[in-house]
Amino acid sequence: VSDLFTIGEFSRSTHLSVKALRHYHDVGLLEPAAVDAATGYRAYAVAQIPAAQVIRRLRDLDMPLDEVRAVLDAAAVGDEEERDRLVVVHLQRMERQLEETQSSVAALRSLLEGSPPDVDVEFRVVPATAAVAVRADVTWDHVEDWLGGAQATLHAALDGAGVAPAGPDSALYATEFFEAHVGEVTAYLPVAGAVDAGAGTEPIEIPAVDLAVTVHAGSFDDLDRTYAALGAFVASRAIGVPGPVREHYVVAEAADPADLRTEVGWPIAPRT
Amino acid sequence: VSDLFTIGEFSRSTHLSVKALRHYHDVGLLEPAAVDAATGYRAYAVAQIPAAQVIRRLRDLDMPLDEVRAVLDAAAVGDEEERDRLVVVHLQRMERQLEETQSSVAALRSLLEGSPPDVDVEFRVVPATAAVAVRADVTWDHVEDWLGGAQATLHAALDGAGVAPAGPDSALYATEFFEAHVGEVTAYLPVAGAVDAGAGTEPIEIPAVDLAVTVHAGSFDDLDRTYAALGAFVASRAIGVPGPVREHYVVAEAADPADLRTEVGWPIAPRT
DNA sequence: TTGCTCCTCACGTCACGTGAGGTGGC
DNA sequence: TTGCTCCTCACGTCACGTGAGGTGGC
Repeated sequence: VSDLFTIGEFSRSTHLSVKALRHYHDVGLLEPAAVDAATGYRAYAVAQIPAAQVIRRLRDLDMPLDEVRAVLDAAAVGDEEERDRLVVVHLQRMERQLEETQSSVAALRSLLEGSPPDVDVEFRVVPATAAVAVRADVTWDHVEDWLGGAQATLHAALDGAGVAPAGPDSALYATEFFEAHVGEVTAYLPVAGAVDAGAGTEPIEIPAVDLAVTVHAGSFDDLDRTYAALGAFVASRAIGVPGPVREHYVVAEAADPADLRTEVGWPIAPRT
Repeated sequence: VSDLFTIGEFSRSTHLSVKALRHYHDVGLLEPAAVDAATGYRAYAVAQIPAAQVIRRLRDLDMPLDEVRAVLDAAAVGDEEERDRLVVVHLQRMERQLEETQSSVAALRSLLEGSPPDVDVEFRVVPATAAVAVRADVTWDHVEDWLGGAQATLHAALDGAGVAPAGPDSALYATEFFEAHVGEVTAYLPVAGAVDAGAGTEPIEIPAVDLAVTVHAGSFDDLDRTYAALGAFVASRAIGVPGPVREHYVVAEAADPADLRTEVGWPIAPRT
């Protein structure tokens, strides 16, 4: 009466494929209880079944192997709190993905059904502005989170300095951010004069530019349609110049998302 | 006034990365309107924006590029019905994945919280049985669908032949099915004598075996726990023999999934 | 002795991302 | 002339799956 399985028996017992088991061995996620030195045959123990089952369920939930390893490690040292925390964090991530999926479905539907919105484009000559800013290299998938945090930081810093913002929440997006889906983003709040608010912020001057500006009405989910219209406008007139795109979050909170207003400003050559 | 974009402008206008646009060119999903013969520079047209937006949304929904291509092709020839059908099929697939995710979460929870169920294992000497069967090489992800169809086929065929089944819906799963996640599955219904029911079915004899049998109570979602217990039982006694695992769907429909009963039979050596 | 199970490479998959190294246009 | 944008390889990523070719155990 031994408690060892061949890899095939262990596969049938855990519903993990043999190839997957060998892979988990290779990467050190689930090491067989014994490996025959002569033949290389793997032997698994009954005691390894729970770990295998957890791995299978977490992989069903698309948790990366590195995180699965962290979960097993926490469980192995009896740290149930950490184990549960890691699982919950992953489930929350899935929850958010589900929300994004739902807004993608809605956006797809309006793409397939509706006609493109026509947009009014305004030319605007923008002077240099003093501002307090937070900036970082940000990836596409993390902008929303990052921007929320940066805006909170900016407001808290200005509050602390006793200064009122001289304009709406705004941000600059380097072209690289759109083209490589990772690049510099600058969240800023305009201020009346030079202010050093400290606390992770920096005083900067937002340079003067000429912009083609459109107001996007509604949720950020279909901001892409406004970008498309604005980009087409600029490209067709061949007036684009290098430089970051600006967004001004003119109406950033509303009970009905349809009431949100975002100005998108695309840098263009000065009109002569 | 041209309507052409550089790849960078098109990227900013559509929110597709430059790398992704080049990839879509390589695989023929979205060919630039023009490519400069001398420099290789790609030029995109305003008219390509809608296609790019659809691609982006479908990719957000994890639709494979081949299917995205099919959607665009249908749209290009004005076949809105086919286009919508492809989209709907994909959304239904996502819906099902969501359901599976939810049952994985539930299964994970009970894994992490509960103690493993202890199971009663029964030794059973099973004589050879006549049956009508449907069999095929089936992949792991498609078993449930396949089995449902096969069972419907079998019942319809027996009905047509005016024969009553002599036992519950059952199936044989080749070891390969578990170990490689693709392999032969045989759905069958026992019958009293040799019956040729035709209609895609075949008369077969299910061979005699000795089995270790456990009754799984509840949904199929955590059938893996019963497999684990049974596999451990067989492995610890070293009585396993090669051969397919059997499942008998004793109670296959119930208002409350907790009332479902599935026998799992694992081939073992005859007891002497 | 014959299959069956197991083994180790080596390479493929999918949809891009990551550099490296180099050229054209304003 | 200087950067900036664009180009093409070639390789990496992630979690395995797909063979090929070969060996051990009953």
